[in-house]
Amino acid sequence: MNQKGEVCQQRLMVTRDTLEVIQGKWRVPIILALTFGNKRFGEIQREIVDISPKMLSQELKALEENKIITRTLYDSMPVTVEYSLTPLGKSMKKLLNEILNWGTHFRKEI
Amino acid sequence: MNQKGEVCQQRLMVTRDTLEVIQGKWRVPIILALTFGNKRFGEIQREIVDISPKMLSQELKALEENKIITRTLYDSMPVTVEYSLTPLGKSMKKLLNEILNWGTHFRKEI
DNA sequence: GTAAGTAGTTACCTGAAGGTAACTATATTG
DNA sequence: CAATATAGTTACCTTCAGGTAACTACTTAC
Repeated sequence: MNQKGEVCQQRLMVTRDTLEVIQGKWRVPIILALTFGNKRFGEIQREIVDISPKMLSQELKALEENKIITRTLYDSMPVTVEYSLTPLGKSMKKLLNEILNWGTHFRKEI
Repeated sequence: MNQKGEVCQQRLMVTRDTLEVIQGKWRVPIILALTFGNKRFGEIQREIVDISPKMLSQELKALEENKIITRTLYDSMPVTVEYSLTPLGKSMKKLLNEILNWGTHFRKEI
């Protein structure tokens, strides 16, 4: 395999890394919700109206495992849990902006 | 629902539009392959080594329906088919770059 | 003591995404 | 006339993402 081929394989792997993180119906919406400030479980659920608690819980766990968000438990009464973006999560801002930008452009063209 | 809520719903819809286009295992790789110039069916298949003809055919059709690529048939012997990016497809360049950028960043952090 | 708000979990089900292998059709080459 | 190259198609199968509905556990308010 020539040099160009290797570069292509590199690119394929890197794009797959990104896509694995943002893949699925709910991850980008969740990350987007947290770019406007830390939020509690119920707040996210109210903002993303048609997500079920099961999916929200599941996707929050996945994002936490990927070091995109942090879960903080507050020992208040009743117990509250706050989710926030890590620096890695915040580093997705430009990517999210491009997703929004292109989506807007796409709407206009179609 | 307040103004902020409406803006959020707007954002959700727009991100979904983008994600629907790039969703799946193969679309970004295919688009990426075509950013380096027009290519024939077999050329793409050789570049994206583990894609099957079924998946390539299916995803090319989907991308054509979304006006991201164009299919051109050349009546040479044997018949050849060339795929190329439309202006809309070319407009994804910044988005693709951010996918690559963030993927690279993610690799370093993890 | 029952309703409502906190943050989830569990079991079950369905449809779509993706994989495999074989096949089609046309033309050129040896 | 068999092999190879063009560009796909078809039938079948498996896995998993995502949906639904009900349930848990704790606390406060009425």
